[in-house]
Amino acid sequence: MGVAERKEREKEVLREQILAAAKTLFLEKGVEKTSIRNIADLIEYSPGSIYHYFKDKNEIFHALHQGGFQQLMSRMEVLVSIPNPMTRLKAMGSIYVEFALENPDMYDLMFIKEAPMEHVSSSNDEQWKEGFGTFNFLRATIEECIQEGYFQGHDEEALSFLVWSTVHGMVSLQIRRRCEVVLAQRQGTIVKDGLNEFFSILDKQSS
Amino acid sequence: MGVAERKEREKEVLREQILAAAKTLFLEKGVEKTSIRNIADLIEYSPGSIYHYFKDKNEIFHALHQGGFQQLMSRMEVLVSIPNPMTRLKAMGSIYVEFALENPDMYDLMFIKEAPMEHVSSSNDEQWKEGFGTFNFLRATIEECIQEGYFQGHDEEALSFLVWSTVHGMVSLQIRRRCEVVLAQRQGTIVKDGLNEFFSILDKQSS
DNA sequence: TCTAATTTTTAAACACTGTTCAATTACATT
DNA sequence: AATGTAATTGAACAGTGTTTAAAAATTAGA
Repeated sequence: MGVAERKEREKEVLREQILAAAKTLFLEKGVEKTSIRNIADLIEYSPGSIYHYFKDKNEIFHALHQGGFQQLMSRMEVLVSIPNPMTRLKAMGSIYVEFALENPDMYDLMFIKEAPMEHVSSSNDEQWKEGFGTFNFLRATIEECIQEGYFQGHDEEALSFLVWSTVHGMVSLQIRRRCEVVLAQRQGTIVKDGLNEFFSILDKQSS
Repeated sequence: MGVAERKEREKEVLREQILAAAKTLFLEKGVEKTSIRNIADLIEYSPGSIYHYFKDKNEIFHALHQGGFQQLMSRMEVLVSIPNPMTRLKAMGSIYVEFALENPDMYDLMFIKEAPMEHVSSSNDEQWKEGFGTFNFLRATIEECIQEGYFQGHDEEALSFLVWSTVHGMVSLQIRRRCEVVLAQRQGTIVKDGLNEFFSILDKQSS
């Protein structure tokens, strides 16, 4: 009897519907300003129903959070074809910034928003394979750079954190609109310009 | 008749009380989770009263926001005694990171939290003297660095943004706890280690 | 096929939230 | 002391996340 399986599948469909509606609204109005009732309205179910598919609003947030990492990770896949680690590192930076600026709200969700991270550290490690994996890919690339003579005397782990921080810093200042007051005139290009300055500094790290 | 003056002064006192209570609660539970009723309870006034001193919750946020910039700015004052611009730039980074890690919630309020920035760009520019001033101090320092032969071929403005982004990136990843999953073992030192890697890279920028 | 058990869905309720506003209270001036 | 003004209040409004008892729909067994 495939009844249980079919019901399971139907349940999954509604779960996905909730997730899709939540994503639409989260990206449109922000997590905080999206209510369970808003989500329920969009999928034409009662607010209470949602609590049969997700423990609470945070669980919805986390499900989307995870999806974001998968997206970013898949964008990174093209990098494996770049043999030179320094070229790869810079391409990685470009992809990261591109992803962030094209999906600012998803990026916000993933790296900026205040989120109950205690759930994270205690829960299933597999959930974090993606986030963990992306950072480890950066570490591996930088490790390769060091082996090829770049970044002499640097600590691979701390340097990886620094590189991540640099791109994260630029896009998060942009996304949370901290450049507007201080860099009004070149608002549109400042992140790309900053990234190029970064590349220029990286290029000097061989000697 | 100093009556009007006294009343003005008394009004100011209550305004400060509201601000102090709001700061306590904002830093304790976060802006979002602090209600007007919470603030009113703490100062033993009715919720409605607060709306005679502040237009809305955002105006309270902004008042504190401004105070934070003054704090940071005053910490930066010791830097004027450092003649070498590169030494000064690094000291600036240290002070910035120190301020952020010692006052994570205030830093969050100033540079990370989602805040209605439209109020900002339209409102009195004087309010932003501090934030603007701090960034301009960074720009002036980097300008000096360039004049002394560092950062050859770099654009002063974009480079300033990059430097700001780098320190902001590190502290904001730490404050919003994005290091925990990925850098669990050296949680406590990673920002300082990252900053040192940054300094080490800056030192290579003279040639 | 009819009934019993189970799952899914709902609407109402609870305790909150930011904000507004008419009514009350407190107070300074005439 | 009466008047006018400013400060304060508490109730009300429309919204929030979440819980829960009841209703509806669906499945399984006889």
